[in-house]
Amino acid sequence: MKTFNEIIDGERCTVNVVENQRDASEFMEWLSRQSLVAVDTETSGLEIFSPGFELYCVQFGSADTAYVLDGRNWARTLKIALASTAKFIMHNATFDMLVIDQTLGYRMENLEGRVLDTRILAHLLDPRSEGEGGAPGHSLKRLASIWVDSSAPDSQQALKDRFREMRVSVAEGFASIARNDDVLLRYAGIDVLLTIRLYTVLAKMVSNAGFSGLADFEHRLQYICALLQRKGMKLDVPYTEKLKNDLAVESEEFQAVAARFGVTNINSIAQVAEALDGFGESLTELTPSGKTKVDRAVLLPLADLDRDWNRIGAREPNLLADAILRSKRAQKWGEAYAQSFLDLRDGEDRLHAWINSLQARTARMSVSRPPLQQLPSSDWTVRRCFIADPGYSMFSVDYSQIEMRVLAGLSGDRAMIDGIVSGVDLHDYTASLMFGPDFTQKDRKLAKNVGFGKVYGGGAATLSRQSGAPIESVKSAIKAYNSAYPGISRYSSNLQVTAERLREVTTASGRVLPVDADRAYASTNYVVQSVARDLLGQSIVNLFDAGFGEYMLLPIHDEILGQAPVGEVDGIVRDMKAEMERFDFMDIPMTADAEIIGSSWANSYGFEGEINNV
DNA sequence: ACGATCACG
DNA sequence: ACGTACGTGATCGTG
Repeated sequence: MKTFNEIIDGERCTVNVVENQRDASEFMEWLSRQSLVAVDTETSGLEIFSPGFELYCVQFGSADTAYVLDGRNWARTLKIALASTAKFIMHNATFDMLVIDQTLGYRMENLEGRVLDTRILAHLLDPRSEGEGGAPGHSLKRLASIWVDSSAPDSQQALKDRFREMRVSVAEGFASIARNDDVLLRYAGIDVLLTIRLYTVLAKMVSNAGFSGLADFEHRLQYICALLQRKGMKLDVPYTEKLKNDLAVESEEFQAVAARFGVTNINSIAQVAEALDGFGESLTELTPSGKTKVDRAVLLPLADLDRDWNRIGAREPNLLADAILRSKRAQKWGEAYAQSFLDLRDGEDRLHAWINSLQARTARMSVSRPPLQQLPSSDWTVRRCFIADPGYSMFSVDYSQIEMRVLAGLSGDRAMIDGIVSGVDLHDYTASLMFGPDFTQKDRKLAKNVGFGKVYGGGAATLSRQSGAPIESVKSAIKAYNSAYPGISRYSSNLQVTAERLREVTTASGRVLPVDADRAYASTNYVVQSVARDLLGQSIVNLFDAGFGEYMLLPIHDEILGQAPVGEVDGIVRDMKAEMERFDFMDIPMTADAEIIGSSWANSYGFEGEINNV
């Protein structure tokens, strides 16, 4: 046995590296005496599903002893070890569960309900990301330095230092480091020692704070999202290749136009601002750091385009502004979407986007690599890259106006509740309360925008700027809104007062969300967004328990995207919708809209064709 | 590393 | 009385 001696929090610890059968027997004997162990993996990178991905080692640890086993030499032992232990502590369990599933062949289904994640516990205790209001964030290193040992060895930094010596990037370093490298093995062991010690501290705090129920819920949700990540979504590769090429051509064409006006780099805001100034355009808006602002909102009016890129007819379009807008959009769509889809696909042309089930301050989920929650919705061309499996149809079920319903339930505003329960269009209803029965479509739009303003905590000026409505009409609309829904105004201001006093708000789900001192106005948004997230999260768990797990593909804030066999999709979607509508929120019915999409995601964004992907 | 920009709910 | 839009992820330029 190779061993490393460590001091953690003043205590002597040992990292053992299993080298032969005798070591392995000793490890199994040690393991049989543990009721709870931390588990971690070291790998060649983050692309679990790409062909070259390799498992280097798997580590098990108690508070004072770690065992490191090579993932290739001891695969059989590792599978037995995983099967013979009741509960595991992991940090960021999604990654390790998927690694174990994909490389060791120990299926994730066998880990269900047996994993405790220190990242989840840390997020419940403080959901802010690193640096937000001085928060520690959720990385093992930072958490361990606070709760375990302020001088705890930093394994990631040690490896990064080593990679720098080797003169390779971090990614190249992980991909090329020898699997028996002492730095890798030693720090692999230290990570599990830190993880289990961190768990001991956080578990007690979570229990004392009354978050145990939330913790159970988050672990279930994490497991289900990991299953969705493992399944992934099918990419239409020929289409995506062509889209990438077409967008590159489009971007270059408009870049050439911009170059004729003297802008050689469309991404350089300094160049763009200078050139537009030379045209006599007066650019008055500034960024927070004081630079001239030349974002889309500034450029669209110069190009005589409205927010939907339609000609306004108010002026002669500035052709440079127009070229920059079009070139940037084509570049963004081509690189951040089409190209990244191609780069991230696995050997079977599937994408396994990261579903970060517990992410934002509000606990909202995020999806990354690639960012599937942020694909263009104004146009179907990017979503067309994603197709259902052969014989399947995609579908979506989304909660209608979930944030407004949450706000109505939380505030108990009688008028809004009556409007929602009556089933009429809520924005029509709001407009009629604000402007009378003869309201115009313009009034309706304003009513809708003021409602969003309430949820986001915005004022009249911002609302006017965002919606394009004149400031005076926005001001009077806000007044009318407050008269129409007095309960909402009262709820918002009470919440804000509480937030200013406590620097935090507690949601209906029992989550405690920190509120920055100078941003108490955001409290309503935090609570509404967070409760809406928990309602969709609860639905995902309910759907999974009701047997619909295999049909789900992706959560998108208020929506679940899925696929089902063409012959069964109608019934499955009907039943899933019913399951999502099965519970109320504070006596407000939760209604969902279902859509059978077809063979490509594009079909719900205006694409009419069918894809033959059998 | 950070700011600006742009994509979504 | 007034005013504060909320939350993400990816990429590029800049220093």
